[in-house]
Amino acid sequence: MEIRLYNTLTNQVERFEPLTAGRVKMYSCGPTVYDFAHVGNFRSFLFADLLRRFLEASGLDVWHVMNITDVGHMTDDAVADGTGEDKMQVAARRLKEDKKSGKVDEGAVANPDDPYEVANYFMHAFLDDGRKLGLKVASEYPHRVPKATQFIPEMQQMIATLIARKHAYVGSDGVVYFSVESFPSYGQLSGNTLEALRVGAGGRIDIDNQSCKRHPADFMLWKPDPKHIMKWDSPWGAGYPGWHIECSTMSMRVLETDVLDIHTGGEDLIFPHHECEIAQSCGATGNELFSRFWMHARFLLVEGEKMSKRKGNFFTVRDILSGKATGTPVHPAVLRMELIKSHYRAHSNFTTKGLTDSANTVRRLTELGQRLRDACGGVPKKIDRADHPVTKAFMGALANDLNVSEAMAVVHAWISSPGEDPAEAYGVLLALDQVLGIWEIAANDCQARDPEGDIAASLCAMIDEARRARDFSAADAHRQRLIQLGYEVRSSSDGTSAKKKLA
RNA sequence: GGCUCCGUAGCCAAGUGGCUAAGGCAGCGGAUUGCAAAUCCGCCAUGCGUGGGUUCAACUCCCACCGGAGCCUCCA
Repeated sequence: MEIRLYNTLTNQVERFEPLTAGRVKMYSCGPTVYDFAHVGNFRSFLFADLLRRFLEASGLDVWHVMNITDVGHMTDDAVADGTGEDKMQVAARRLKEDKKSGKVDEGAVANPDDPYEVANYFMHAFLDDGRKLGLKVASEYPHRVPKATQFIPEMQQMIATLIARKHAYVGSDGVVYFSVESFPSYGQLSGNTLEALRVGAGGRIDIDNQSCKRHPADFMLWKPDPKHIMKWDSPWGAGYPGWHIECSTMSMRVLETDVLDIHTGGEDLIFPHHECEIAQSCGATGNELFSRFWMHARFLLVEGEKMSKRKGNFFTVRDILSGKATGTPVHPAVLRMELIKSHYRAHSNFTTKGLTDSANTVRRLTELGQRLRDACGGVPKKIDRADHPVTKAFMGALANDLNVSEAMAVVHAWISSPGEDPAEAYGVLLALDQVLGIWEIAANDCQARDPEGDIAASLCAMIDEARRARDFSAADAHRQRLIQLGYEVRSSSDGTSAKKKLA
């Protein structure tokens, strides 16, 4: 099966073949751990996860690495080269507030002024969220989830190489800068030219900050700053690394290669972050390419509006799952479904309506799964993905630049008529779910997580009793009560059962 | 100002230079049910932002316009 993926580098869909046959080396820009991850973050992370799972289902051995940015970068790092406020200090302040308001447990971070503790706290929060949502790489911490603070010497080594190769210089302010003019193809990824970058930006470049640099687009590799909250010794003075260098360093180290197959991230990272990564990496290795494919997920909108930290209209994963955002607790499988079900290169609009739609799909899929599993005694038939008509159509759709809509159309059709043989159908479900990751996280805990299960069970018994006595108004009243409690109620010849709604 | 992208039924959302424009949700009709829910069957865009153009043929290509979004600035 030919896999075709859109490559930001060339602006077109291209045939994908890994550099080494059978093995894919893939790097995804991960979170900066100074706050809880929000649904927009996870749209991008789960896009990478879907891609990874699809490649695995295609028979490839995928090395998927996602970094944790735990260096205390500055809030204005990218444009102004290290002005603004330290992100870890911002986090510390917020943590203290959150502790007071009870949003964060009192004992969670003993000392909010210790940036390592803060980063560690939010990193584990991220990994927890990730595991709940079926983000496979989150279960591969630490070997596939490197932390920037653990690669400082390697970053310094790369900076020294860049200086030696004349790609970097120490500015008059003592800061080590990458010289974009030393790298003629700077701008290729984002469609920029050096001239446009110099002239453009609508006069938004801060003049004061530019005098020490050779070109306005030159970016920081190392900033000496003895007052910085997280700092390390270096040949250029005690300070901290630039924002971009960690990804160049860690991707090559952890993936054990200097040419990656795929590099993913959110669309906002195309410029400057990924542009800078390419320049640094190729500058240091001398290679033409840093990553062969660059893939970017478009932003998630919330009820039609862009979410941003500035606007404050963003929801963390925790807000959604706990029901704080929508008023109803949301099962992680539902949130996963909602975040993966639309094409990664289109804006996805996160809405409560979408969430209930997704809940429907998850319910149908898991109920079918439970039925099939019971019917075949939990022993699936082995399915040849390339051969079985359902999985073949599903994989074929995804092979076309991850056409998830078409793939889901296959899934919906199959749910309605899964075939005669439950063992085969269960095999199909497991094969599909290797990519979807829904059954995997919803199969067993839909009931277990219900704290009011006892009340629901007794109300169900009361309904059955009333129905037997043909007291239908009493039965209806009990049913209404269950619905108000957030249950879906069903009566059949086997009696009445109630399930907590998934969203 | 520069650079991208999008506009398909009430909503979400695929798709193709030419058979009857996927799928989901909602809605409607039916089976089922005490009534529901769930399930199953059936129906649901003569049209794909607007106006031109290319073509035997366009929703699909080109141009213009209108509307929307993103990046260039913390951000996935």
